[in-house]
Amino acid sequence: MSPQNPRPTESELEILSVLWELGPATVRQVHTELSKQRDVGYTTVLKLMQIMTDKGLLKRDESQRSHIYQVKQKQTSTQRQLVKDLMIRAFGGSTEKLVMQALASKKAKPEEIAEIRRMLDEIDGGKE
Amino acid sequence: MSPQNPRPTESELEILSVLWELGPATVRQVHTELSKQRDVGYTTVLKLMQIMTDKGLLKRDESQRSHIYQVKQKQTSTQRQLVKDLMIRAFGGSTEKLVMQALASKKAKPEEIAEIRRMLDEIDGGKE
DNA sequence: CACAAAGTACGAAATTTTTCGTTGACAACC
DNA sequence: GGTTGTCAACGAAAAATTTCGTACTTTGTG
Repeated sequence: MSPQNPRPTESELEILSVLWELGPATVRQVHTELSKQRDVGYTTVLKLMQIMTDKGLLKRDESQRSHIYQVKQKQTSTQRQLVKDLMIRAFGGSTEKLVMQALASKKAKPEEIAEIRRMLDEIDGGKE
Repeated sequence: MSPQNPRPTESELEILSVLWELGPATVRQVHTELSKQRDVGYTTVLKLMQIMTDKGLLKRDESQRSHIYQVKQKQTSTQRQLVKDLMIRAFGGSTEKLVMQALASKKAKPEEIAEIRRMLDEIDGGKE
């Protein structure tokens, strides 16, 4: 019921990721998926998802016996918030510096690079 | 004494940021700087910096009465690690998606955009 | 030599986050 | 209708992180 969009914790983000991948899902499904990545108990996931619902990160459809959960915020909105946050906390708010390190930290594929160029063009009209 | 480069916690990153700004500094200096941002006790900062030293995030020169602390890893290396981490945890490892949201979350200045273009050229030789 | 000022060390409380055991409800199956 | 399986709820333990009080040391000053 919280009105804010609090930054998800580490574990919460893990669950958000799974839900981004699966779409609306039951605790069972999320647990199954998460179990592929690491050892975690079913009730642990359940509890987390309940907490996230209280915090307003997820919403829950209780009409079925097994409740269906889905993320409340748009994926991009959460991602944007996280990036912005890191930008401020670790890069003094500089977009450039963050992008530089992003590009340096993992080789991007040519298509990705092209796509990024396209986006830059969109931002400043590609004019020099 | 840990050989790894563990991801800094929230508070630790706060202190790293200050040290990146100040360069090698005493606890007093860091505390003074941090106090401008939020309310925090002197011994809290001291303890944190001691812990960070144990973890290998900082190194300490004890030759003076007030010890001088400095970051042990290069700033860019830590930043790169943090970005990579976020990329994996929130963007499924996609550089492109992360960069997209970075660019979308804060308007970059034209010079910055130009600089990013330059970096892209460097990566793929600018050829298409 | 007191005494005050400024520092470090360190234990432990407080807080936040993560984990899971247990209980009770409901359903499916024989 | 008893037994078994699945689920939500919930409290509380466990772990990780943050905070700070207190004690002790060193340094400077009268």
